[in-house]
Amino acid sequence: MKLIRVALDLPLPRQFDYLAPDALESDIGRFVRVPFGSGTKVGIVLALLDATDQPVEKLKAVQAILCEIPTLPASFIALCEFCARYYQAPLGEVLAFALPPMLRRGKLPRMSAPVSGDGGEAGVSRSTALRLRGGSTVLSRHSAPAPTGELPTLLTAQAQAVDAILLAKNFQTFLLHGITGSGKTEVYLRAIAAVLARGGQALMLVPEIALTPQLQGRVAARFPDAHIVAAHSGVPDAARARGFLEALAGRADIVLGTRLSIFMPLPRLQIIVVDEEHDGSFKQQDGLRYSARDLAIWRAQQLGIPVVLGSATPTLETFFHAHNGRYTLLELPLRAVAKNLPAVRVVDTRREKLQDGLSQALIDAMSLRLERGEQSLIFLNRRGYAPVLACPPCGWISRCHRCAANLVVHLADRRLRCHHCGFEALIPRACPTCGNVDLKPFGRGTQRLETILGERFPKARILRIDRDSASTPKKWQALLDTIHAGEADILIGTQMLAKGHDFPRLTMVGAIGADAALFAADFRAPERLFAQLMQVGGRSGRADLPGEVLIQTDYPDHALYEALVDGDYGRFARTLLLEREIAGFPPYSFQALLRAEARTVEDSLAFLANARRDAVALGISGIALYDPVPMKMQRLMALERAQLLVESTSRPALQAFLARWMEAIYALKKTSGLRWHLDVDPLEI
DNA sequence: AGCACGCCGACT
DNA sequence: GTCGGCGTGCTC
Repeated sequence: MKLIRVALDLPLPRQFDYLAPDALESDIGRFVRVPFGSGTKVGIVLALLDATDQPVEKLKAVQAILCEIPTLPASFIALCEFCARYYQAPLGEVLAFALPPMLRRGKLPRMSAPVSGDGGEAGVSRSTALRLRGGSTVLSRHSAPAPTGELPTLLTAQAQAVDAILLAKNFQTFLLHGITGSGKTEVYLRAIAAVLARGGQALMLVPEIALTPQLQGRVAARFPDAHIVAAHSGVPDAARARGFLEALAGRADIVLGTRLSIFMPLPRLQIIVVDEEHDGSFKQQDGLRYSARDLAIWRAQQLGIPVVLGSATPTLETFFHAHNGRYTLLELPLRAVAKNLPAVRVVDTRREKLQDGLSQALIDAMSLRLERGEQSLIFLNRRGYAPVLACPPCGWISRCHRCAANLVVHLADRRLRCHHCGFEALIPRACPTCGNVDLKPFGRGTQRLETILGERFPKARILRIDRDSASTPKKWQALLDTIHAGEADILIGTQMLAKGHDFPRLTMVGAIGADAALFAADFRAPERLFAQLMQVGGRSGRADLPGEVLIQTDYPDHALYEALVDGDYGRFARTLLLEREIAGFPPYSFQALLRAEARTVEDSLAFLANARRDAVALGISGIALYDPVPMKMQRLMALERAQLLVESTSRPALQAFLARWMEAIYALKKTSGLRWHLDVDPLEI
């Protein structure tokens, strides 16, 4: 009896076996169409078997092996298997996620040229009865694309970094630590150039879709003869499938993309770059909760190739390994760019009566830029007019009825909005509780700041950049054009503005409302705040125009601000590491979160309590199990959420425990409407 | 996740 | 008398 084991896109932690009388060893990695339930599904062949634990009469026969679609290489399946195992996700789901949607459905895009890597006969499906098989096609290697034109001269530290990366003869993880403008990208490009010259392929991961086009332009300009494939969720279906097949066939030289692209099959991959490795977007926050950065390191290890993590403010996990010798630290020192570094100052807001939330120092700094015809940027990470509308006499406040959140006042379109679920309502004329007509917006968001600054600087051209004003790529581009044309004097922006944009005439960045993140319950909040302030501060000042950063705070002596003023992330990171060590937090421990949501918080907590009981029954030596607790944001979209934290100082111990625990959790009875998921290495707890 | 089968309310 | 609500249960 000849059987194949097939991975199907189902939320079930198991595979399905089918009769396949003429299946061959070489069919492993092929797409198959199989009968499933009352319908049919496309899956991936994982193995050939001659026995199964299923009753034989339950087995159905494979409908067709889809030979027109290239076979997935073992390394691709191995990466998905690791991802499934590590994140406790069903393998079929991981495979489906890693594949472009078109291929997932068993369809090929129209190609400009044949891409088959190994023997598929284009356009021909083989039924299990009818066998058609093409011969092996040897791909012609691309000649190395040579960079053209003048290359920028490398600084010593850059040259040393490039040399170190290129000397790596095996798996090695590098942390390229350097601030904005220290030349990290040039180091990546040199390393990639060398890899291409050797006939290798390069994979470069970047955080955001918004950043990809401009970086893509720079990469394309540097490697005019290279075939560069972009891979992110914004790429249309067919193009995504084509990019995947080109990468798989070895015809792509460089893949540049977001976290998704870590799954791209690259037969001659010789280097992986993870730019801005600290960025939270490398960890998917829903569905398959994987970390592309961590998978990049695993993949590099499997292939025995270097992986370069770049950041000005690396995660504490990365910082830790870079200082304990596990990773190789490559520093791009400050002095290389010191003449352009903005001067960072904190403004003590405790001893001053603020004027609409603004200190005199900040107002003066803006006035000075206006006089000089330079730009200012006020960073306020809170969109809308005011975070809440309240009725002072009776105590009513605008709350979302689906979420544990306040409705934000958006005065521009006279609406209240929930920033969590999207609920909208017109601003009430009178208090819904007591009828009072004098409702007051409390606090300040970007819209209100825009009004305030408009009154204070009536001649200034003020531009607000947040998700509301830059809601479409077109509007976003129009705003950027206005800024670059020098047609704005004061910019007001949320974190949208912090990343990757150079504004030539911007010489002052003011940050207000930053303290909120200082004492957030999440232990990673300070490291994120530092990264954000460093990034937004880096927008100010160019070679010829010195920049200044002013941070308003009630805690001017906080270690975070002191380190920021000194531009010394390392010192701050060491302080945080010490705190983490004492608290037993990552990187000194490994965590997983079991989360549940249901119509009532009791249902969620009860499910977690049952899961906890089963965990205890399994034996939990070396594992710390916390109590189920409601989440900080307890209600979201009318669902009541709770979570249970699991921790261990040993990653293998945690992994082994999770694998056994998941079986018990799948077997648990769930009350109606209950949904759950496990988040391994959660970013927010 | 789908998609079945399975027992209780308002309609041609 | 049926159409249909979505509550469990299975899918090789």
